[in-house]
Amino acid sequence: MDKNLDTKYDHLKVESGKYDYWLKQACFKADPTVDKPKYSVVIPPPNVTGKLHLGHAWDCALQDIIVRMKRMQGFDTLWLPGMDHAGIATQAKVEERLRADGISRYDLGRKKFLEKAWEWKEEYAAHIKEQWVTLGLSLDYSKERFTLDDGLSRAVKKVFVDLYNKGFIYRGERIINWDPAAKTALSDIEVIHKEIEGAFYHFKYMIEGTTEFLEVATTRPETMFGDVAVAVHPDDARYQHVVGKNVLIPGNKKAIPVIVDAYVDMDFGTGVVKITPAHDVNDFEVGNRHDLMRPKCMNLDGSMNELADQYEGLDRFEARKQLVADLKATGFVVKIEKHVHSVGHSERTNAIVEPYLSTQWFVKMDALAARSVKNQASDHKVHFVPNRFEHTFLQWMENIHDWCISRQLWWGHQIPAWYHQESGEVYVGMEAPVDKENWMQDEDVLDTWFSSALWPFSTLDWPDTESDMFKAYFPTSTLVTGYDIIFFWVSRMIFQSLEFTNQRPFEHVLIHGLVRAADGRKMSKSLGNGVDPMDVVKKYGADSLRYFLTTNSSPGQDLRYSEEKIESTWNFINKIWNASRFTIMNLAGMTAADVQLEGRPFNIADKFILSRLNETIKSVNDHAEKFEFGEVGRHLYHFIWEDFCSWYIEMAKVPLSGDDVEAKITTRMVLVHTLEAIVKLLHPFMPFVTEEIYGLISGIEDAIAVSPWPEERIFFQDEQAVTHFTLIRDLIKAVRNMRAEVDAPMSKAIRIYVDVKNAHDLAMLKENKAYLERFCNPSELTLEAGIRLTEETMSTIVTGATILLPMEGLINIEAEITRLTVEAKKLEAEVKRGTSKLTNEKFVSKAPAHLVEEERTKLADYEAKLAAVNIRIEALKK
RNA sequence: GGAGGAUUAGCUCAGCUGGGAGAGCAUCUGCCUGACUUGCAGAAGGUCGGCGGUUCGAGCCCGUCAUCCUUCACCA
Repeated sequence: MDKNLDTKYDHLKVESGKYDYWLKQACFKADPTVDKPKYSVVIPPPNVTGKLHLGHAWDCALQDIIVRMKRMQGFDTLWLPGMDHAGIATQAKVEERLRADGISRYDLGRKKFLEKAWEWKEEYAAHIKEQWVTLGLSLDYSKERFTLDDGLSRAVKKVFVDLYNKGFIYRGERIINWDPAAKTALSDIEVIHKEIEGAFYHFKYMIEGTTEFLEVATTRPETMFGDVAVAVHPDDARYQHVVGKNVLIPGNKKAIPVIVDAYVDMDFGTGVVKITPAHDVNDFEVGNRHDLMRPKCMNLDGSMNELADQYEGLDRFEARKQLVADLKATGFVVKIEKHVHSVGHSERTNAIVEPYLSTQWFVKMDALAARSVKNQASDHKVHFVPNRFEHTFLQWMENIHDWCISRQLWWGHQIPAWYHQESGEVYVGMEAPVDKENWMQDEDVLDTWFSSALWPFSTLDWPDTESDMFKAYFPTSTLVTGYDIIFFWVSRMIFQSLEFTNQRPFEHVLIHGLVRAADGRKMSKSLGNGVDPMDVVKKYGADSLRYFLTTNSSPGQDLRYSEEKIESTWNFINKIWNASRFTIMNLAGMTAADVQLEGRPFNIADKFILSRLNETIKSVNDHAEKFEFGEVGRHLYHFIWEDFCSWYIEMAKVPLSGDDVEAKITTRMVLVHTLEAIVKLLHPFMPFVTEEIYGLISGIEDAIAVSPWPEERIFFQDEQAVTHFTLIRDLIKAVRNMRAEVDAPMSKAIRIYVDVKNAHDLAMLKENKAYLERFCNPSELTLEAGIRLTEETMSTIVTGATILLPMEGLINIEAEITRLTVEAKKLEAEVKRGTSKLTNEKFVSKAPAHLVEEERTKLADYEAKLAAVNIRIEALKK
């Protein structure tokens, strides 16, 4: 294999072919029967309606990080792929496509239409799978499921039948949210409330047989054709005299009674409310209390029906317009006020939702919700990350309404209920009743979320709880999803799982935010500000995109898309690429498999990088365990760019270009060992480039995707190692700084004297003189104790040493004095701060001892630095 | 009205259980130093939204106010 890397990282080249390689090696295959600890994640099944957006990419990248890490850490890891049939959404798309050919679903009929829908599903599922591949997701395709496949359909039926038999599912006539565009019922959370400027129409409802009237205000005048009463508060003195009389609906002059009900708010509007039980939730309840009729005045498509007389057939909003105009003309309008109120819109079709009386199937929620709430107080609670979303969940569960689950669609799970043609008797069961002739199955399908609520166990062979899959992987370990579907999905999985498996569906649920556009607005089709993840991948690679998505926000917060940050991630990868290039160029054929670090004669840089590597592995593990991937990324970034590239690699050049063969071998080993650990630690974030590099350095055939995770390991005993390295590093930095001040480039050799007070440090420095010579490039380097400051020297103090550079007229004395005076002031402030802290009896007695000690060291250091600066000022003044 | 979040460098954001504020980008000054100019070495830039409190010590904990955002409920 050609081991010379290009000077530049080419993401297109690096990412091509890797995925096939992983599949061929079966890297992502989970095996329920293997004897390893289990880790399982089910993908939130994307809708088969379109392409994945950046939000999906984020969600999936997080999961892939978790799953790849666990896999490397020795777990038998399952990441189960699948998709959601997405009832309304998909049906709407398919209908739209048909409409383009001038066909309606009714032209085709149910069976043909479903064939078209399945065609659509196959087409879009293929798109989505391509995108999964492009993103590098380590999914086990042998376990892939679809919400409408046979197994899941059986699970759905069983859940429906069982809930029905337990009395948790009922059918009834209620006010539901009706979407007149999709012509189906919706659940409460599928309705989006938007503030809209409408009007408050005040009408005269004439008191029958008199010239008096009651003033009744409404925002939906067209519903007056469904009025059955007018209500006032029982204690409202203004209206006692009309209670029991009739008033006339202004639109059709029908007489309806004036009733009393405490629901009416005396202080709102006129204190008189028209009661329209078929078109309003509250009115429905009032109607029940007073045993009123419930006439509907609208058709399913939102047009007016025969009750609306001359307005029949008009759309509800057109009817409203004409009705108001007519009543205005005939003097029945008192006034029309502007009124901002929130109006429900269908999540899918954006049509204004009509509260509408309809017979539907419901899940009775109180007991199921109570169980979920109770479970959160147990040892088997679902751990929300971040924790605050648990409150969101609990609050919703505590205030929940019954869930309307029937939808007047064709694409979905048909409700397993049959009605007897003659008796009207209802049968609910897994199979149709035997004498099929006389029974008709319910035409409706179930809410999509009814099936996705079962996803964590229905995909694992439930109800077969003895299957290997179910036993090995349920409950799942972690679910990753956005906060926008906690109600739709997370909470429903929790209560269904508790009810049907007696277990939580997942131990952790990691909640992330939304991807926003660069300007902070939501990405949306209507704004046209969406970013296609595939475009980003083309330009910067999946690795860059993934790292950006997963390390640039904290849990639960939104993420603003930033091309600059993706670019800087690309630069980071290019940096890693080049560090690898350097390493490989200097290995002389060595691979990670040849490394034997025990007992090697490490130099100070080796000890430094190995110590830092251990620290880095530890913090990566700690933060990853808490799903703090932003922190993981930051630790890795700093370790790689600063510690490894800027310091270790630079210092490694000393032994690599020297004559000591053993030292060279040690450096090569540490280089390749550290690089190997780096690519492993990064692999979950950027699987492609790390696989490429690993292939070049590992010396073994296996993929990095299934290689073991780096371990924390100490190869030497030297507690002073990092301190000593730091001293050398600080000396180098200080020399560079002083050179910068006198405008002396690195190439220009100057004399440097280093005065070290501590004999042990002096010996150490002498031992490592080669580094100082290489990085400081002095014409003369003297390491001694007790060098004198003179007027010709410029000095600085780092902790443990004083550096003197003879300047010989290189500096502007006036400017230098000014600069030093500023520095002296800063140091004085530090000394003052430290002194006051240490003379504070309470600090000394109450603060932890090590902090007090640190404070003392710092103070001594500042005092020494201040003294040196003052000496320099005096010297320069002469 | 309820609940939650945000307010930190010019911009976008980190900051884990309270112990001298960080990154990326942008800006300025130097550099082709033997992997990387998509780079190297530096610099500048912050009353951590305001005011109180707790503490030896507060960006972090408590209270309060302000501004912005999200969400639920109500809206005849």
